[in-house]
Amino acid sequence: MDASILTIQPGSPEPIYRQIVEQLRRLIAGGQLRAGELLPSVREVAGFHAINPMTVSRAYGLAENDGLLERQRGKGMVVATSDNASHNQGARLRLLEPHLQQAARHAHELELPAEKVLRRLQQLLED
Amino acid sequence: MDASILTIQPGSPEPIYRQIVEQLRRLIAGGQLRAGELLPSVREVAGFHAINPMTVSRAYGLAENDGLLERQRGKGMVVATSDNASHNQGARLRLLEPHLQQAARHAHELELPAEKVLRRLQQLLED
Amino acid sequence: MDASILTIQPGSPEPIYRQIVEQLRRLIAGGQLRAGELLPSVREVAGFHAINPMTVSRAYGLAENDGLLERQRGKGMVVATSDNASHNQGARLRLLEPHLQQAARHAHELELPAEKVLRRLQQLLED
Amino acid sequence: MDASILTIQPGSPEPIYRQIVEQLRRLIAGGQLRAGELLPSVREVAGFHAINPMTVSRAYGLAENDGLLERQRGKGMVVATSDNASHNQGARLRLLEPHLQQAARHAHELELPAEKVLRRLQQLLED
DNA sequence: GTGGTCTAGACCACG
DNA sequence: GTGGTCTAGACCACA
Repeated sequence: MDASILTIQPGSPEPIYRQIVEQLRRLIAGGQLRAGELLPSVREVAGFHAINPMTVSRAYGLAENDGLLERQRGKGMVVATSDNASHNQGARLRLLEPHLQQAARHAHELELPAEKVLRRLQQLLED
Repeated sequence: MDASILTIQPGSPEPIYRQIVEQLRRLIAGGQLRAGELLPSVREVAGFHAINPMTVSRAYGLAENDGLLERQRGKGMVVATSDNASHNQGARLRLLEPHLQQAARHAHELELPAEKVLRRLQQLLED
Repeated sequence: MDASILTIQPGSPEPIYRQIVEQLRRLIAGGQLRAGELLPSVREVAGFHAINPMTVSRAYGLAENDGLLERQRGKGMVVATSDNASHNQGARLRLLEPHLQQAARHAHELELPAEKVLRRLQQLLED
Repeated sequence: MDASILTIQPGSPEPIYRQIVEQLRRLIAGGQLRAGELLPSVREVAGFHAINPMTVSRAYGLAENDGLLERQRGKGMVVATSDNASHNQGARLRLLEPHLQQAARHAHELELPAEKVLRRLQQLLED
């Protein structure tokens, strides 16, 4: 597994370690990372994205705490065998829900017509 | 103007002062707060939402720095006379853009079909 | 609240940050730390026990993740309002269970008579 | 001697090699493994418990260093001829002491009555 | 090789 | 004042 599966935005207000955890959560739920799959090592990720290994290590540790990853001693971290429940579309949509709610609230405050907002999101989704 | 125009989410990772500033920016751009309109006092807002007055004061100060509000001696803060440019639909859509981009990226990581995402956002926008 | 509520054993194989988390869990379950109580600050604990502030911070963060503590912005960490379920004697005994099981297994491997083991534990409990 | 004398808990925070060494120490002190007795081979233990042979080998090496085992060329590892001192009850109780102390400390933090703790340990010892 | 822990110290965010 | 994040680097534990 390549360190390039992860995307890091260094300038974001969201801390790097949490970007990693949440991204892993989504990639696993979405099936792009499958149970048992070996993740890139802490050092690989840190080197590839030019961040501190401890930051990656912290993310991996939290993801393990959350049941997303499992430590395989001497080998590295692998994707945990998750309950199938977290893979169905409803569960995945629920992970997106807060963002959609926020977008809707903001659109309302901006008095933007629903049609415009939806069209723009559609464009972005088509990439 | 009533302190209830503002919605505060105390548990959010987004700091309270920024919730206020960004919400003011959107309400002004969207026309729900008009130039010259008097804002609720720091004490009113703080009391109503049970938050620290200093937090509200800081938000108002930053909003003033951003040219969103103006201090009127003896009266309080009023909505500044803004250039018309910030009211047009393109500008307003641009304020929403980052959230839409983030939602699109997450939807992609979750392997969610565009159609489902758009339908859910449409529901939320219809409230 | 004094930094002396926490006991740290620097030489233990159990990492310091986990010693803190688990100790907090027990002190809260046992009622020695009550809901809403303010914990000693990261810097206080670190200074008192001569350990690195980040180690304490890490423990506090994990305890927050576990729902043991809550961050009160600008004030510090307070004991979370826990469900009463975790305070009853059964739940508390369950937190001790793994240690008792391990002790029993070891006593068995050592072929020690139950009576001797129980008498020694009784002595230790009477302190 | 069968590989089933050893109990391994792969998920435990205690490293596997140390589980083995300490368990050997107790089984020998308790007399369940007697001087001269042949231990199961590294391969047998590793195969039976599905762990890495190197881990078993390391454990055997450390146990040899500690004077618990002796390497007999062409045969394998046998239980060393130990001084009688390590077999007396006081010495065996001393091996259990740290666990009992820890249990007592935790019980105290949990504000559990001594009587309940002792009764539970008694139950577990009766297995 | 893998991840884990801890330190020392800088800097930021928040109230 | 509070906690949070990140870095740089040392050292350990494990397979």
